[in-house]
Formats: sequence, C-alpha cells, structure tokens
Amino acid sequence: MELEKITTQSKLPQKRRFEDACGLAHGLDLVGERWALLVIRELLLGPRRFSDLRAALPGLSANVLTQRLTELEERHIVERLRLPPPANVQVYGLTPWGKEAEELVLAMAKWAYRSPGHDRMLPLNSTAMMLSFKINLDAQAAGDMALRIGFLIDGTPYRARVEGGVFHVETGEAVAPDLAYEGTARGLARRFYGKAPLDQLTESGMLRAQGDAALEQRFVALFALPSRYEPAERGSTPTA
Amino acid sequence: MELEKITTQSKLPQKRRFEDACGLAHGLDLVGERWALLVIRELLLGPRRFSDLRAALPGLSANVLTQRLTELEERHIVERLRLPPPANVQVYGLTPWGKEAEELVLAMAKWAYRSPGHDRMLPLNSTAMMLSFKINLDAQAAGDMALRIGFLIDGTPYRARVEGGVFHVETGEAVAPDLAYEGTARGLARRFYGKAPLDQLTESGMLRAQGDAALEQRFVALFALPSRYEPAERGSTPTA
DNA sequence: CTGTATCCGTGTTGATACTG
DNA sequence: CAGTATCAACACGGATACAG
Repeated sequence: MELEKITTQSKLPQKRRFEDACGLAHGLDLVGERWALLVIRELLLGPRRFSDLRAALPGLSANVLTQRLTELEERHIVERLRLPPPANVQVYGLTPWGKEAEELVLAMAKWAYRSPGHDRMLPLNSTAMMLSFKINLDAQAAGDMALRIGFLIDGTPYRARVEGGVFHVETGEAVAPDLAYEGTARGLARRFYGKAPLDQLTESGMLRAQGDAALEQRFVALFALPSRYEPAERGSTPTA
Repeated sequence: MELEKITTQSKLPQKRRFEDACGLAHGLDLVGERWALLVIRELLLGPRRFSDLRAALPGLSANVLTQRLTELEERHIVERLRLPPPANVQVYGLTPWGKEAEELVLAMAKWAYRSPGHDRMLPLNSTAMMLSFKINLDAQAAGDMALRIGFLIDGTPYRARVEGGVFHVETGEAVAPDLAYEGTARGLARRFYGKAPLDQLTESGMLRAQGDAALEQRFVALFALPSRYEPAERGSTPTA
C-alpha cells in the first residue's frame, strides 16, 4: 500500500534547530553547521572572494560554500559587498557582530591547542597562522613592547602590530614596519613555535625576514604554544 | 534471506576530519559534532548520569548520546566515573581539560545572545540558566560584593557565589546561603532578565526566594542580557 | 572568470523499538 | 536504568552543467 506524502509541514523545511533559549544552543543554530566557523575564520582578517575562500578551505565544495554563505548572510553574520570599480568584484565580509565571533573562534582554538590528540605539524593556512599569533602571544613577555610587523604569506599581505600585550592583525600592506616576513605559513610555524633558526628557514626557502635581527629574536620569543593536557592514567580511582 | 551483510569496510571508517593544524579546525574535530557542546554544557556544573543527560537534552536520542559520550571519552574530554556504594552508579564527568572548555562554551553563548534572531523566551533548562549567570553578571555593578546563593531549580540543587565580580556555580547543596531560590528555570529567567516582581512569580508558583528582600533586589540588579545586534538596512537585499 | 544549481554516491544523524 | 539495533532522512563532497 502506498502512503501519500503527508504534508503537515507548514512551509519552510524548518531547519533542524535546538529549541532552546540557551545562548549556546542558539550559537550552534547559527554557526554549528560543518564548515561555518572555518568560513568565519577566513573572514576574520578581512573580506574575501568566493574563490579565495575555496582556495583557503580545500575540502569545502562550492555548493556547500554557497549554502554556508547564504545562511550566514541570512543570520546577519556575513554580508555581501561589492567593491567599487575598477575592482568591481563581489566579496564576503563579516558584519560588526560577525566580527565579534572572533572571541569564540579564538577560545575554541586556544582550548583545542591543549588537546592530547592535536597534531601540531599538519599543514596550516595563512589565516590560521595569523590568528594563532593572537592566541599564543605571551602578554607578560610582551609587556609594553610596541612594534609593527608586515607579513607576506603565501602571497597574502598582512599588517600586524603588538601593542599593550595584544597582537592585532588584518589583511593589507604594512607601512614602514619594524619587521617584515615573507614566506609560507609553515615556515612561520617552524620559526615561532618550533623556534627554528631563521637562516635555516631562509636557506630552505620557507621564510625570509627583514629588520633588526635582535629585535626579530625578541619578537619570536613572545610566542609559545600552550602546554598539552596529559590525561591521567585510568586506574579506577574516581574521586567521590 | 535477502542480502548478506557486506562488510567491505576496512576497519576504522576514518572519521571525517578537517586536516589542518589550526586550533579551530582541531576544536571542531573534537566537539564539532552535533550535540557535543550541549553535552559538555550539561556536565560543566558537575557529573551527571546518562538518564540525567537525556532528560536535560530532549531531542537527543539514546544512541546519539552514547556515541557522543564515547567519542568525548576517547578524546579525553569526558571520563566515566563510578560513584562508590551505596550510590554505585555510573556518571559522566569532564576531565580537567574538558572543564577548560567552559570558556569556549560561554564565549559562544555570549556571542549568540546578541543575535538578532535569538528568541529569548524559549524554554530553558536549569544548567543553561545557571551558566547564563556567569555570562551576564555585570562585573562593574558587582564590585566587591560577596555573597552565597542556593538554588533548587526543577529539582536540582546548585550552590553559587558572587565574589570579585565573578559568578561561581556548581551542583550541590549550599550551606548557609545569603539568598535561596526555589522554582523553575523559566521563573528565574523572568526574575533576572525580565525583572518580573518576585511576589508575582511566587503567586504563579514559578519562583520562591528566601533572604533579605533588599539584598535580593540588589542581586537581581547585577544581571542583564547584552544588547542585541541591529543589522544595518541593506540598500538592495536580494533575499529577504 | 566568478559564482550557482543539480544530480548522485556515501556517510552521518535521528527516532523507534528492543535487550541486558 | 543504561544502553544497542535497525532503518529512514538528511547533509556532505564531487562532478558537471549552467548563468553573469
């Protein structure tokens, strides 16, 4: 016997939601879909084009990206912008509130860095690397140090500064920086988190730097990955 | 007999991962699955039993809960504990590192509270309500106020304190609290975020309070929901 | 060149029923 | 109470075709 399509549904397919006033549940309704937070991450440092996003997120297919961008736009997290001529291209950027998601993104990344299962030597893209500086700057060590840094990573320019123990960064050319780096995200990771000597990285073509060498060393010393969580041995000794 | 079980699967189905050293991507590998963060939220205030979790998260089915708990345990976020006799039941709790996910959970909730689409009057469970106090306490207003508060919400006891501009809370009975509340999560929401008069809520059976009435009022005044983000008008909105 | 829509194989998620 | 088994529905990712 055939069953007829029961269309009790009102109209919209009514996306699956957590029906809950809890902020967390609503947050998951907003950005809980696969890839959503990674798309937001890619936009945190400045607007990007569709194809930039695809290139930055291999594994994310075009149709899914379209869907995520549409959803994020409907939710007022992302907005579609058209750059004025002569560029005249469409880009996606974060709304002011969308930018506030940075805290959330950094909090998750910071937490996950301590995961026992985190493989720190996987490939990394330039946005992820730049954001990692925000997380891993040692504010104590930075003290009142203030400097401007330019980066050209995998072809993308970033201007950054350290000020008041905080690392700021956005896409764009730096003007008269104190230090300038050029190379790959992986090269940066080796330098800042692996503490590899700069000349070794330069030899292998991964990273070049301009500026005072002593300053560069002091700058590198400001960053360190958080310690990893060591799970206790499971000895069936639970605390009451 | 119809079709035989084809077991072509090699061994581990190799869970879909974001192959990326980015902390965020790894975080999403850890807790990006649907319901994972909500399970963690439910454990933030203390260990819970399987059936407590099911009751707290209507809509989450048993098999999915089992799967999430197993994954979270493998990832050293959750641990399975057996309470000593006479209780002698199994409970799930967060590991020390798992507890550190609180920052992430609160960051997401805090951000989402400002969503234009957030319906603040949806049902709320007691954990979500208690955590909201952490987010929405006005540290300025609290100043150096210090007090202990007991709650009995939908049958679950919580002990809380305000100290140094921070709200602390965990499951358990409070000893000699300055204030004590008893009622529903919704009643608390009405009192603290809707600023409904206490006696009105008491009449309707949603919330009772014990302690100095003036103190209670001062306490309530410490909390407020963040302002909502107002999207700018779009000149030409393609999709309404 | 920059996206967008559609089809399709596959894996993930969710609801019900059931077992220790 | 604490989960497993089964199956249906959906989301994802890839390919491809299409529109501005």
